[in-house]
Amino acid sequence: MTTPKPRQPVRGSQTGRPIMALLDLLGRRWALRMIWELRTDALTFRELRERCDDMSPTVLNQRLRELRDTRIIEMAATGGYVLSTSGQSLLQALLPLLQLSEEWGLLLDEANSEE
Amino acid sequence: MTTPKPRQPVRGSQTGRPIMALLDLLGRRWALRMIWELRTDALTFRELRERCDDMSPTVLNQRLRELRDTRIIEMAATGGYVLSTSGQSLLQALLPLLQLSEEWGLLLDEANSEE
DNA sequence: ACAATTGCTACTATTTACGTAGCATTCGGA
DNA sequence: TCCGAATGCTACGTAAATAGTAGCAATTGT
Repeated sequence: MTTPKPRQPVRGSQTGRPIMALLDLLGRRWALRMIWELRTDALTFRELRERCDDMSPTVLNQRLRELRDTRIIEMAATGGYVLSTSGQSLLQALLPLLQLSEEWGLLLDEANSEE
Repeated sequence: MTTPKPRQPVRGSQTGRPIMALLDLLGRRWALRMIWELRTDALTFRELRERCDDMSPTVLNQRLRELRDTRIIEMAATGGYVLSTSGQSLLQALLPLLQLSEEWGLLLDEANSEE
């Protein structure tokens, strides 16, 4: 599977619009979760794998390659993977999701108790 | 594949934390894109399918079920699928991604021209 | 009544992800 | 300097998710 990048057609869109590349990139299994787990610390390959519920190393490596190719993550000088500057911006853009997920959880609880 | 919901273990996480359910839900193929395409108008099954690059109706239907189960989308009284109130909140939370994707695109252009 | 459109399912093929095992390299002591 | 442990990562067979084409039953419009 090729790494989705801006200015290029990606899975599901031929336009080359950056948002489409980003949605393809983030829509792949574990991608969002990996960014999430890297939000605080640098993590080694194996640490990251553990935090992501012992995900398959095959996929981990593939996602790492994609996220490095697109400069979302990078290797820290001190070892381990970290969010790059872009990755941190991306994380910031995703932070509202945390708040929202809590509200969404409450809403679904209500909905279920009415059924 | 079962619909990921808060308070329940989901693919890749046993904790039941809402954010994990949300990441699982949004990490499935086409989910983000569908929300994106529904950001303005109500779309019928077939319209939505066309906008999502003629995605497979099998998967479209599965995603629709998941997103309805979790109250992200709903059927409009006038016909067609629309974002629910929760879905609109979710969209709001995702909007920064549009801005960010453009900057990210520029950054990658630079990076590539240096290689 | 009829043609077109709708939402959706059946079915098979292909792609993607999983999971275990293990290899080569680096690191940290003794 | 030697050894054991940890690291990043690949191989490979299996399982699961997605794609793609076809088409059916129900609704809509004429």
